[in-house]
Amino acid sequence: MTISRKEREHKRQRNEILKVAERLFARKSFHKATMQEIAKKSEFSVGTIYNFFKSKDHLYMQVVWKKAREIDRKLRDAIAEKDTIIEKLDNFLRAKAEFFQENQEFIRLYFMETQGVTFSLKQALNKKLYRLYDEFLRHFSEVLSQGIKDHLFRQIDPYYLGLVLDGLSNTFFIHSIILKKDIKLEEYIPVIKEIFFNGVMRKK
Amino acid sequence: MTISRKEREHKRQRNEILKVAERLFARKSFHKATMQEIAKKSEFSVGTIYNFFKSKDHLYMQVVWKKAREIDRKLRDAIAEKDTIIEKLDNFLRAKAEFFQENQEFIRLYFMETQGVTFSLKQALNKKLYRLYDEFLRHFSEVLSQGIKDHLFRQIDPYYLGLVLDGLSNTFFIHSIILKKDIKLEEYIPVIKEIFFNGVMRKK
Amino acid sequence: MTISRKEREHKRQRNEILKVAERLFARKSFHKATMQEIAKKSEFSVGTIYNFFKSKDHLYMQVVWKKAREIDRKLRDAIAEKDTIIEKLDNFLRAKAEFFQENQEFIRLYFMETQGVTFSLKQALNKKLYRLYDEFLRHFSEVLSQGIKDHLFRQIDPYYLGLVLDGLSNTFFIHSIILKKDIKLEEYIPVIKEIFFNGVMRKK
Amino acid sequence: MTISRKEREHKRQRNEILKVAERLFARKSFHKATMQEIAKKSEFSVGTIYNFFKSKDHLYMQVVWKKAREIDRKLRDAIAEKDTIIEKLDNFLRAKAEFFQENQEFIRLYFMETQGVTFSLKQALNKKLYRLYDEFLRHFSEVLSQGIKDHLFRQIDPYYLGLVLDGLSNTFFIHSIILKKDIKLEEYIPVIKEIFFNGVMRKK
DNA sequence: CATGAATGAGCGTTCATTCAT
DNA sequence: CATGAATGAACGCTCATTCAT
Repeated sequence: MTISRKEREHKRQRNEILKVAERLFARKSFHKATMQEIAKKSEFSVGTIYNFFKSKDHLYMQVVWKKAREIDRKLRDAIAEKDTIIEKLDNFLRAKAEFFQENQEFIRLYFMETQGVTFSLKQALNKKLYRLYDEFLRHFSEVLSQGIKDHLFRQIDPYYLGLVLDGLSNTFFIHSIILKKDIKLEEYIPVIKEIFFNGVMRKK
Repeated sequence: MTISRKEREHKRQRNEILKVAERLFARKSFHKATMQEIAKKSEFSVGTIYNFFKSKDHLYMQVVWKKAREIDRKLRDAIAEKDTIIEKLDNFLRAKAEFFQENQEFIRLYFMETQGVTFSLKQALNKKLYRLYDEFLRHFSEVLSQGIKDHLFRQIDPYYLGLVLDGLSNTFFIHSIILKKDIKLEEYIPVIKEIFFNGVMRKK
Repeated sequence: MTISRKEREHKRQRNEILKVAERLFARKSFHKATMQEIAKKSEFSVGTIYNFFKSKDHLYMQVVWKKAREIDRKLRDAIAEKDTIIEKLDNFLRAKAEFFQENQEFIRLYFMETQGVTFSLKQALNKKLYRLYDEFLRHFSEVLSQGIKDHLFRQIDPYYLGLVLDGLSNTFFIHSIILKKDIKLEEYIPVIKEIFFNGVMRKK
Repeated sequence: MTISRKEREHKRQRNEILKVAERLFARKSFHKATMQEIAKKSEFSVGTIYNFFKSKDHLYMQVVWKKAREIDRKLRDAIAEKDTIIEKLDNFLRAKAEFFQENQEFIRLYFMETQGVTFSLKQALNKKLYRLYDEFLRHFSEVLSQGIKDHLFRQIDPYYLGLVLDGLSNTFFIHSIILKKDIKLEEYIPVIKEIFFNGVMRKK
């Protein structure tokens, strides 16, 4: 129990550092954020941060990894929460838009500023991230398979279906973020859904 | 004529530097690539590089700007080359796949751990690049408008049609690059087209 | 108390750096003295020096400022120490000669190829230093005013009296330093005093 | 004759470079003025400047040396021009004030900015300059000796008389320049003369 | 364990000087 | 001789990391 309290405290501190680091990386980019500043802003000493994370690169990785698991969790929950395919997809889009909306700074960091982390570490992170993403897509495709079985969707590799819906939504949401506008859910989601479901061809 | 020879030589050298810088930035990231190394690898002195580009940042920007204009040119040409909408879109996808294929290192630099971010959108933080991309999309949407007028496509904002096709193709191509596979044109392009044109819904 | 020890240590180190910097600036000139060399000679790392002084320019300024306050203090004390005007001026000249004697390297740095430039005037480009010098002259002129009130001196702007005595002594002391001779107090001071008090005209 | 024309042309160009260099050194300090800029402003190529002066240090030396000879000439002429001692001294002060007035930028350079020239070169320059100055003082002291012989001045080493008058005038003129005021001849010269001639003591 | 002063490798950049044309 | 592009040594400075306290 004492250990458990210690552990809880340890985790709390670790998260505090990650939170500050995320904000600083996002605002100033990986290279312009210094360990000194992260230390000062998080009210720990540099040495203490090095007890939690063995290098600046590792700290960065953990920031990204934490966010990646967060969105993974959110999207899986969004899908699980609903019963019908259509509702699941709706909820997926809503949850994703919400995450992008709330994490604009991070998204910008993640998509734009990964320059500067040691290459091999980045690859390791990528592999891990890629595996997480791939697993999500596999999970997603199982859900979508059901749509095929139900004769809702046409015979298309369900992995691709997931990739497409994810890619389409990224396209619109990131477009928003770059324009520094709020994500207009009510405008984008119907377009995404319409195109995803019906394509662009005119039905004869 | 003498001036012209000088100018040509100047341009050749500038391109040589850009080529080396692109490779090093892509392989080692912006911050880990040093001016000294770029100088050594391009067989110029540091001072000479500073005669061509006034800072490391400017060199980086020029690397990106050159690539951006290159793909912009390629895609516009691909669209112009053909007569019918369908052929234009086919050609657009082919040209884009080709560019991604030939510039995997460069693409990886920008999309590293990102799935499906529009190439030029990523650059858009830089206004100049964003303008280029936006202009391309506007040009693209004019072409696509024709498809709407011709009753080929349904009534959808043609700017969105462009965004969607661009985003969809990015999704697949980058997915390939991250998997370090060759882009399987014959596999991806039909899927992209099918989904783009017909959506995923089963026709009743 | 602990803080006090820390602070004392801090001050000691700061002074050590200033001492080394002064010597190197004087011997090699500002631009030829490098931070690396100052670091090596003072047995600190470059980084540590930058913890004490935020740039090479600031370090230089502090070197000069320290010396300026030192001579200001010495001269004021020399004046305060004695009671009569004549003794005050005597003591002023003695203290100044002493300072120039002990700081030949430093003085040479500033007066190198200049004859007779008022020490503090030279610094005056820097407003802070000029203010210090001006305040000293004002203080000096108050003392000298007394000599006028006492009918010891003629009616001459006492600020000018101070300027003149300072300038005259600089002229002789720097002349010595440039000749790399010791300042011959016993030879110069009587001349300075005689000329200052009586001028050069023969009394009729 | 052809050689002579060539030589004249050569001298003219050399002076042109010296003029530009003087201005730039004075305005930007020795280290901030670049050979490139001196070349551009003087409308010669860098290479050509190196044909005239073998290094930046040498160019600087020549700038100073030229000015030194100029004031030496002016002061000697000012003294020679008049017949009586008093008029000679008057004229000396007037000429010197004029030179300081017209060369404020240079004076500032010379008295403040000699930091940065290679030490040994500076010493060589100093020796040469010192010799010039010493010779001037010897010449001056011969003139002043006459004043002693004529029972105008008291028995004071005439070399010191020269040193004092020069030092006194420097003190006032440089004080003006640092205050960035015009030299107030009508105010300063009477003070200098009065103090020089009569000292500060009240005659009983 | 926590601290944060100290470290110093390594960066971007400048500019006096050279030398092929 | 004149030119000015090319050179590269050397600088000031930063900041991730270490380690004595």
